Amino acid sequence: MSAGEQRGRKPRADVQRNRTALLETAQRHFLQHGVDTSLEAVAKEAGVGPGTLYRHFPTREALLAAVLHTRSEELVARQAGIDRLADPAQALEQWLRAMEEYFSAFSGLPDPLMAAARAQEPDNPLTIPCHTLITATDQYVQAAQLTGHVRDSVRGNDLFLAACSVAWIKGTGTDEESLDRLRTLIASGYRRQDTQA
Amino acid sequence: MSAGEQRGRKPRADVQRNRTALLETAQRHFLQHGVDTSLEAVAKEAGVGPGTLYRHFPTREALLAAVLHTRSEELVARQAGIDRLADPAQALEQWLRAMEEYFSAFSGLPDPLMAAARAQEPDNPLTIPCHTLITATDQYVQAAQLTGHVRDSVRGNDLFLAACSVAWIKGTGTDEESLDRLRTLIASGYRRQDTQA
DNA sequence: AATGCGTACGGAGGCAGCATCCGTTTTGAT
DNA sequence: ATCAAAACGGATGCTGCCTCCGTACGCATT
Repeated sequence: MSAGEQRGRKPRADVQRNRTALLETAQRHFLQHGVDTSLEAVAKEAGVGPGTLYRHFPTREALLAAVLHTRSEELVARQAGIDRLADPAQALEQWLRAMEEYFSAFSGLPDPLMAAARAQEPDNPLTIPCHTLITATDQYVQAAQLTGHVRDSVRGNDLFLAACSVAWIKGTGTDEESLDRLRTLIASGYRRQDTQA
Repeated sequence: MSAGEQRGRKPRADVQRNRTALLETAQRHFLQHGVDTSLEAVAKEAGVGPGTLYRHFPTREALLAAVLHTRSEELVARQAGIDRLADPAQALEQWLRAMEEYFSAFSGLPDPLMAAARAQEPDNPLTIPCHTLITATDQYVQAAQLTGHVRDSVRGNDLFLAACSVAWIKGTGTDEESLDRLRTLIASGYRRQDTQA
């Protein structure tokens, strides 16, 4: 429509078809078996050969990033709701929760995510989303610091790491109660003198 | 000496020899390549066949637990020094640091460790050490609570998880500065109203 | 020294997953 | 209907896991 971008030839139909089939199947497998699931199995169930899978997504990270793209949109949607909150402290809290759920979408996801977060070269397709999230977190932190609810020493990156940690622990199968206690501990860490214990 | 335990035959010499050779080689490989290192490579470098390795250590966890046994002794040694500290808060802090270093001895170690910690059946050889550590942590926590330095809501298990998290993050290659900021965040979380920010 | 027995060895082999390469098929354009 | 580009997909080679079993070793006995 806006930017007519069809130079030369019209793209083949099977390309898009295979791509979406792969993405759907991959998401199912990631959900059921974690990020280390067999890519061969994904290809087979999607009804394509291994070669096709690797042509579309050269690495496991590329496939993961593509699948995660869908989830990112949900996160952005939640972000809109969070931004409407009046209390910045509450906004930060909900944002951390949203990130945590995003991180623990698939078991084993935090590992490649952290690998991408520390990477310098942008060859890892997960790197950009990570930096976006850190920046976003920092915004919420700064807003909450202005109202005095959060210690000044806290940075967005710190809470990004914390959320990632909790997601990782969640992925190891820890019970929900221990998890919630850990969240509380972290909250006590970034909130300004909250004597709730 | 004390309990003369040599029923029937004297144990063969090569058994002990191979065992120690395997342990030494395994520790080197774990250090260099993390817990997911190739066991075949370990066996080859130790000068034994794969069969011998698996007879001595039926699973990767068993080998890991055996290698970790050496490190456990270092931890116990540090514990003696920590117990001599007058300030329980300081003791707790140092204990957490010691645990964290123990957990991050090999890259990737926190994962099997957490898997063992949540396991019910004691068929996992890492399970017992884990429960020991949680109990020990709880002791330090309670001592520090008596002097009022630590929030009453905190449990040993919470800080065990926290230490494990930090160790995991360390293993992902995060820089030392971010790591230290995270430690501070957690410390602010368990300490009683420490307004250091 | 020589023999015998039980234990431990170790490598061959079957399996699964990764990643690639290339002959073949599909698809859109003419 | 024909063509050429583009995409397909499976055969292939590789690495690592783990097991099984014929063989060799080491300790005890004579």
